[in-house]
Amino acid sequence: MLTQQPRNGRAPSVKDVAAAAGVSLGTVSNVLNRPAVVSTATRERVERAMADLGFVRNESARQLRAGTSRALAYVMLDGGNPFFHDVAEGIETAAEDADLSLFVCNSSGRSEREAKHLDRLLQQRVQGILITPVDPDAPHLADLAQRGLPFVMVDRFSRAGGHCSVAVDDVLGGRIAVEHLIDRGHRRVAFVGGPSSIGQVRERLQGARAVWAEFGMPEDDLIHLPTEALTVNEGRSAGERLAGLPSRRRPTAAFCANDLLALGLLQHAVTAGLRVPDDLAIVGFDDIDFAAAAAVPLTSVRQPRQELGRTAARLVLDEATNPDHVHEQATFVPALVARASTGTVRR
Amino acid sequence: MLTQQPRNGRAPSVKDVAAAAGVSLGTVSNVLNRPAVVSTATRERVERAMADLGFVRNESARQLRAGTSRALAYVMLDGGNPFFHDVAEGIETAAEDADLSLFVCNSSGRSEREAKHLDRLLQQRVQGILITPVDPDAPHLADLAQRGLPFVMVDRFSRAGGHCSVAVDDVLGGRIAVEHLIDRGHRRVAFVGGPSSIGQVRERLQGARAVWAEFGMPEDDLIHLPTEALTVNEGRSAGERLAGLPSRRRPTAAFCANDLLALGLLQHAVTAGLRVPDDLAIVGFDDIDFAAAAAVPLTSVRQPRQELGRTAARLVLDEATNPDHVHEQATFVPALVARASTGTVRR
DNA sequence: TGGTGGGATTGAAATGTTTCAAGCGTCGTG
DNA sequence: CACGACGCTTGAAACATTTCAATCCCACCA
Repeated sequence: MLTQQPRNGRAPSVKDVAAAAGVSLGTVSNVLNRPAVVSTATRERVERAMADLGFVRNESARQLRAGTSRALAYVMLDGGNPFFHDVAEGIETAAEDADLSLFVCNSSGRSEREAKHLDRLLQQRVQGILITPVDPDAPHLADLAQRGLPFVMVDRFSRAGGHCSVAVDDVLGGRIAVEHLIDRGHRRVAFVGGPSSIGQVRERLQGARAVWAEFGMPEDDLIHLPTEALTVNEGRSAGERLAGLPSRRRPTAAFCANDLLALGLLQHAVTAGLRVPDDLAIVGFDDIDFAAAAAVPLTSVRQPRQELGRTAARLVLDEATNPDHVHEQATFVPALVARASTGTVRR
Repeated sequence: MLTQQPRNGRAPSVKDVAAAAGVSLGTVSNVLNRPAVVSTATRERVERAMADLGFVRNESARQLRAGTSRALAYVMLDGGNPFFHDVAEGIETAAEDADLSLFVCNSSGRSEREAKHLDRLLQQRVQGILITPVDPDAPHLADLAQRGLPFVMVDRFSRAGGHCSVAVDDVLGGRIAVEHLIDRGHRRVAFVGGPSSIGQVRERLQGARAVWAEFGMPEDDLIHLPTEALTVNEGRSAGERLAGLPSRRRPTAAFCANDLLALGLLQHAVTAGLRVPDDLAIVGFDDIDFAAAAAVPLTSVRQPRQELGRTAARLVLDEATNPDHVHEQATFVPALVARASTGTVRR
């Protein structure tokens, strides 16, 4: 490691390295950035000096000179939901391939935190921003676009269209979930999810209703149980409301707007002594790892989480580097993953 | 928002603002950093110019001048485990209070990724690093210490002691878990966890064995089912091995080294038709939210996750700012949270 | 009227890196 | 021997910000 410690408070700079190696500071820079142009002897001398001094490049100075950072950022909506972690991993692999760092931020669903993060990222001069926004129409997002900073919405569609976005077809997701339940013989189904200010929730419900109608089912037999958030707790409380319904109105299956709700609902059902899927079948959405890991493995509508992230990163990089970039709304097709929670056919 | 777009490729700088407001660049800097010394009229003029131009401070230049960044970093071990996310949240609240940003990195248990992250963070000149290391004795960690960069180990104890650390008493955690099972009448118990290269696993097992011996139980009746990792999958496979034991050797309860293992084991048990807790009681460790959310809510040994994070951040900040800082090994006391998975007393 | 105090503003220096035109030697060729 | 070419190294400029000593200007006072 470092043999010499110039701990005079200040970290060693190229200048120090240059002095130690007896060369000019331009040469040190060449060793770092264009090793081919410097002679072997000099290079080795400089490299030894760097090792001895424990030299570490100062990224701010590089960045200042370069005018831009070597980083992307992802602002996620809910760090507590593993879904977003998986998306982040997809982004990170793509960022790594492009030799960029990734700053991961978490807005925790709070708009002011989101704005704060964005502000910081702007100050850092990140090359591009990926975001799953609290509110796709928030003014601070429009700001980004106006600034010309490459950014893409992840898991949300833009209505304005001044940027790229990456998401799955949520209407279709709703359709396949409910079609699966109809297939399994269910004739009274609950849709659990809310608030409807969230675009996804609306679209998944819309898909559910569409396919319900297409199969000629009575509108009233698709019951919407609204929730205040997409959390396990809310899923549990939806379970209570569901159990409170008069038995002739009580659904035999529930389609939840995401897996956290589904897990909460599952827990309530088990606690209440209901058998899943016999008394109540459950379908979730996202297919997070915990869905497969549940005591009764959850049927879920799978989103290609990592793929979503990778594509988003690809798009933001294209926008950042390609002058002919055109905005793109990448849509993925969700797929049903059938597991035990909808395992049997009702007669 | 910004009325004027100087999109000549370059973001507006203090110099541009100064020109637009008809003042010197020193004055602009004063408006930003010491608003009190500049007259109201000038200040307003400058502020308007900033708004018009859409001026955003360049953090790299600030940082270059200041010599240090305004950020902390947390390198977590496994982003897929919600435990670490909760720790990160604790850190973030503390960082926010100190008006610092937090860079969250994920080593995913891979040492080379960890090293890469650390290298980047060094280049960024972060004020301090919090880390749950893959290997507490890795040379790149010793490097950090030697560089004098404030860092603290989170959820791990250092043996070397050249730095702070924050963790719970894992031996005690193992004790209370197993004591709880003994209380509930269990006389044959499995410890599920591994690899034993992980300090935590060793210590939790050690605590388990200690209390087992103190209660005068035969050593052979505490059965170690080793796993290759602390994951749901490994928990499932441990379940299979457990089911394969001859019935007179088969434990009536399992203490898992973390909640992911416990969830996997629970899933296997339910799938295999075992009743939890009657046929098999289960205790986890960490008390992540998904433990409480399981179909059979999991009894778990709670770590104060956010508190762990907050304390770690406090310590690293102290090391960064207080010249009289002395390294501290903060220890928290784990607590048993009893839920349904150990709910009944065996006779 | 000259001087003083002080509030407001200024200009230059400094931070660490990269880039690039220019310089320096040395070697080979004519 | 002169010249050009080539390989390597150099030094200065530029990036955006902050700080601080110096300056300016005005009002007030003697």
